[in-house]
Amino acid sequence: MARGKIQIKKIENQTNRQVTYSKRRNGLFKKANELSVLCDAKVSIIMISSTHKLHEYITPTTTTKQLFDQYQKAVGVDIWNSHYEKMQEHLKKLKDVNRNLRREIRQRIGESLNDLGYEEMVNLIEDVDSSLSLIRERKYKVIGNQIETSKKKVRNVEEIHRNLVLEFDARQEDPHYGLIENEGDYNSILGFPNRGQRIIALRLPPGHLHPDHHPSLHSGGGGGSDLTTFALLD
Amino acid sequence: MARGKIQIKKIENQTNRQVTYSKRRNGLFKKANELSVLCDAKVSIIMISSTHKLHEYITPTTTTKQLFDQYQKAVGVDIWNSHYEKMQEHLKKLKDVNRNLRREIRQRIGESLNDLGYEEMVNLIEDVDSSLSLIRERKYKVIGNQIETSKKKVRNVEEIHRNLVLEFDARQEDPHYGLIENEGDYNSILGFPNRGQRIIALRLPPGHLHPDHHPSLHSGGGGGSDLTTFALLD
DNA sequence: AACTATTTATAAGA
DNA sequence: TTCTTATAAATAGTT
Repeated sequence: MARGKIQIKKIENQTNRQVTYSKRRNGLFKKANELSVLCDAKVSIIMISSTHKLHEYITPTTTTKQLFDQYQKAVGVDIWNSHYEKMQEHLKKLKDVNRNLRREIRQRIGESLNDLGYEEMVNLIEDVDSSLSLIRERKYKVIGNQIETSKKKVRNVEEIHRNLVLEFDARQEDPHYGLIENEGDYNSILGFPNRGQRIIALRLPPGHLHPDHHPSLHSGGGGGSDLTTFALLD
Repeated sequence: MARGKIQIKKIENQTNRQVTYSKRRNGLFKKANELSVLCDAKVSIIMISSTHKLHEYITPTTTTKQLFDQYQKAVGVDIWNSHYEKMQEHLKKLKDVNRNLRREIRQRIGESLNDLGYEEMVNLIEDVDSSLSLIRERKYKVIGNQIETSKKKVRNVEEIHRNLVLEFDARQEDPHYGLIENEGDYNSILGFPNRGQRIIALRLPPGHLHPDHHPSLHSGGGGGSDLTTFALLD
């Protein structure tokens, strides 16, 4: 365009090409900016040179990302689809699995039985029934464990009680029996660190400590209420 | 740039702006293309006019997507991220739902009961138990329906049988009774189209047609085996 | 959409 | 790279 016309074809001279790239890039960006301002348009230019350098122009009032989002909306999603394909597949699979799980549950809770044949229904009943047995078994095991634990606690408390009675008797015979340094601290004798809670527990009337007694397992209260009765132990 | 210099500021005249946009857009795209060819560069231009029309130029040897991928790599900003984000969120939610569903099923079939408290277990048992009742109820209903259907079929067959007997008796008295054109075609008398299957069914010994008898509903065979016994009816 | 006077861009040289 | 400048190209205003 100056000092002689040129053919529009690749400039073979590397340096020359580089220079022209630089000059024309500036020209292009300038024009783009003018267009932006004059016509109130949004323009994004991205260029990568033959030496793989990247340059971009973007209308000052927007961002490349914004503009590209708009481009995407206008042109359609197909362009990025390849990016999403795997994800979409995964999504679809998950949805399928989900639907099946839901169906299974629905059938197990007695809904959506219409699409079940008689045989399938019989199988489902067998299935749910055996599941119920399993859970019941489990419940009994849990109850058993809780009773076991409670019994242990009771035995422990009884042991403590017995020791205290012995201690008390011994004291009545010899008021100085067993008293080394910590007068009156029965807990230390029993190997327990001294904590108020334990003393209170020891003052419970004997009836509460009977081996056959254990807290109601069916009590609807908050978790662990049966354990607080035996705060003495871990 | 011709017939007078202009200020680079928004053209207020709507028509004028539109015209300038069109002219300069062409100019920009032409320059971009020249740059592409001369310098062996890749160029992408996206523009959105003030009237929200979109135009783009892309170097012929590439695609907008390719160029944007390169841009993304170079700039480090993941333009696609925002698009993935929603999907990923969705995916995560689905996975969560899925996990919960699986857990529910596992508990309902008696697995994974360790993380259930006693109360929860009692509730689960109640739940599964009532579900089981529901399904059983449903089963009985289905059985009832099947019995009902079977009875109807039996009654139908008995009716046919009775008619045949009457027919037979009438024939014995008057060999030409009821015979119009189709000699020996009892089915047509009964209003049935003539199909071999029906005749075979009629030949079953009376015992098989007794009202109290119905096919075993607990037979383990393929579906509908109880129906084939009564192929006579729909 | 065409024209054209004028401005702007830029190729080649420094 | 930047500056210079002759010249090509773009385009504002007009038709």
